[in-house]
Amino acid sequence: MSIPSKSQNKREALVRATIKLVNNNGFHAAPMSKIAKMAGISPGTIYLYFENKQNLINQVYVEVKASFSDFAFMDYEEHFSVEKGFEKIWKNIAIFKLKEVEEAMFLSQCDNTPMIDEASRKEGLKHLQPLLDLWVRGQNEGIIKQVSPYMLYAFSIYPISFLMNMQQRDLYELSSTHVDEAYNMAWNSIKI
Amino acid sequence: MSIPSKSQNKREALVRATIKLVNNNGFHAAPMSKIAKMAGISPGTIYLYFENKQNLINQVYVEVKASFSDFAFMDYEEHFSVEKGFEKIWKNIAIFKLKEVEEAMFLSQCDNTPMIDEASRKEGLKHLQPLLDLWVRGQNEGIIKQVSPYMLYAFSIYPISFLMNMQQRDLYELSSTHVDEAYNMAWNSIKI
DNA sequence: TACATTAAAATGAACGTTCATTCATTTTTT
DNA sequence: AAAAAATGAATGAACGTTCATTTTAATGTA
Repeated sequence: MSIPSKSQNKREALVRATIKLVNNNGFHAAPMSKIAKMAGISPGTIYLYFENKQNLINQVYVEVKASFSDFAFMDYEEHFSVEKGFEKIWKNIAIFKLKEVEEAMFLSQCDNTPMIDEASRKEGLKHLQPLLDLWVRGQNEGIIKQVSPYMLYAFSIYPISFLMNMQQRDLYELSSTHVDEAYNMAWNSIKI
Repeated sequence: MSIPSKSQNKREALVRATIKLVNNNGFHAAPMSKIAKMAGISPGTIYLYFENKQNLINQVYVEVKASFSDFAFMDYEEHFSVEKGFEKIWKNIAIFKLKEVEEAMFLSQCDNTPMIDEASRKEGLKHLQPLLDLWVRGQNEGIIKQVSPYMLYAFSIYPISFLMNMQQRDLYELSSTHVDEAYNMAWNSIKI
């Protein structure tokens, strides 16, 4: 187990502060001075770790997306059956979106805003490949509908984001029963 | 047919300019001066129509949401069967999101950002009532799954937003065949 | 060990710019 | 000639970013 360097701590504090401030106030109301204050460092220090504000946001986006993907494929193995594999990934994503609310909300905001470079977006998308592979396998086995992966994603994964948003606005309470309900709807919408 | 007053024209021009600029650059890069220039009026004039920037954004949001809802229920009548009624509403929404891209993108950005007041959000949600009523009717008739309307929305309507986003980023081309495919998946996910 | 020297990291006041908003004045409409 | 609508330069606050200076860590010396 390695002791993180002070620099790592500062960078991490910056990333956390950025996520929190952008979540609460939006990009336009997350000034560098506030980010620095929340991270417990001086404004000037930000520029030792990031080129500028745009670069800070992009990097935070890519890192959060990576941590999301890591979570999504936790305990998933490619030799799983298509159905079991999908269930594992889907539920991982659901847990992430409902438990790691800060990170998930940040992603949802970034994914719907022009504030992220197209390059960083592409970068963030790469890690989802295993899910696409699983779907192709399912299609070859005649288990998964013969439609574009965008369609499969739209109807099975993307809905989780909506439920998270509603839960976050206290409009809807997602019990574990509801999560199972939602999983069944997701699987039902992509299986043949 | 009434001739719109000049004031109406100016207000409309402001609304259009706000939508376009927020879409292209995000809220943080849509300064009042640019909005005014794009609308062809002077910066000071904005304040004859809107209290301040926050108020401008909120009002534009509520108006676009209203225009979205009007579109959604176009040619829909409450005496339709549940299935026909849902198809009409769903396809209206799909047409809106794929054709009125500017407005749809603006909504998608607003719905995922803290830049909109909770009050304006509530206001914007009100107009969707007929769809909720239709779902309740469908549930009473044993046609629609006995789950929360949030769940039904998440799995049948919300996916359209994702497809619009992908289409907008030139990652996915939604032909009319794909729209029918998507409709079938939507109906399939909420029907019993 | 204790001190000296150098290098690296961090600071925060200062800078130039941009922004939302105002209001004395001008233009347009009644 | 009065009222209403529109203007746009001016204002002050806030922002992102810089850099001369200070603080902290690392290395060398005896």
